[in-house]
Amino acid sequence: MRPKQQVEKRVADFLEICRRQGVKATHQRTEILRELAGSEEHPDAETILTRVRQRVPTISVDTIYRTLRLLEDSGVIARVGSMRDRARFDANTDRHHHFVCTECEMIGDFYSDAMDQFPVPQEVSEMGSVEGVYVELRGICRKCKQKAMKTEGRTGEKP
Amino acid sequence: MRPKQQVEKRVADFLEICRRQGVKATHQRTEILRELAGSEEHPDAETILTRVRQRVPTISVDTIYRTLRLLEDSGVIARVGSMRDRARFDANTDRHHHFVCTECEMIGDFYSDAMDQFPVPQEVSEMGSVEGVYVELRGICRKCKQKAMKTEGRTGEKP
DNA sequence: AACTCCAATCGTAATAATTACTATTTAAGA
DNA sequence: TCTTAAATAGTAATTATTACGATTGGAGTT
Repeated sequence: MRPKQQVEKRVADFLEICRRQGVKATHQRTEILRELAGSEEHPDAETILTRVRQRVPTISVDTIYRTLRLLEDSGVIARVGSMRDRARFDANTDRHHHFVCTECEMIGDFYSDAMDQFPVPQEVSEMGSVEGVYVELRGICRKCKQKAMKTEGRTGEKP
Repeated sequence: MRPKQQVEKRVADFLEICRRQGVKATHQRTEILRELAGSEEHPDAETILTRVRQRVPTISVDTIYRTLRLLEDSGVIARVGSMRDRARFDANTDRHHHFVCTECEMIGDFYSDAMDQFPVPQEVSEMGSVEGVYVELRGICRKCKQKAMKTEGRTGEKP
């Protein structure tokens, strides 16, 4: 859970963007962003739906997906966790990267100036202009590693 | 198109892996890999299906997807192009990274020792053990940039 | 070469995430 | 308060991917 103050700051920023862009600042949109901004676990659309429903019981699937696209297009949230069957979302707008556990799909944020300021190879400049970098470190998280060890220890165990 | 020699080398490597792993080296598998290894454009499953069908007309959707998973699990190919509606594949096994055009979805390979040898931040070591790095530079490719300029030039053009 | 066996394939059906549609509701400006 | 176009709810449609059951064929053996 992120600090409430930070969450509300992000919600307020979004309301400002709505005004500027001439889109409506609805209850649903606000609650979806509030939910996402308060979470550190990069939830998927279904998870967000379930949680927001506790506060806005009639909210629909369509609204969730439409809003997530809107927020993404406005640069308020980002899509993370590549190559999976479902999209995961992130309301952390500070420049950062991700660690992804290939076992349990846990996603963690981390910061690295070195990765941010990476010089673009000439090879790439010739392909086009670079506007963003997406870095994902993949591996096994601590929890899964521990679980794996326990399971190994049980080899040959009695039934 | 990649050089034929290189393609056949990769196919031969795969046949060797099949023997070692005790899986059958079928005509379908060979042709799917041959198609992918010969391409530089990181095709999706449907594109591969269409192309392989010209040589193996009865090949099924199931076989395409099953084989792509098999090849991926064997480390012969990789899944690239994150956050899209469909998976894209790459038979280039040399260590490399990707440039992705957010406009037309073109994907290009590039090489960078610096990115390969990137030091893992301590923050991440505490989350788990890193086994791989996925880097994607995102931007607009030359072709799309030119197209955008032309379109801009037409502003106010007569009907 | 013929035989055998089980993995692999084909054709199609099922699944699951995401997007689209339409009647109804609501934010926000007059 | 009144008005209006944008947004929502509920549901249907779409699309990529996976699963299933009957049939085929790779590869080892005789």
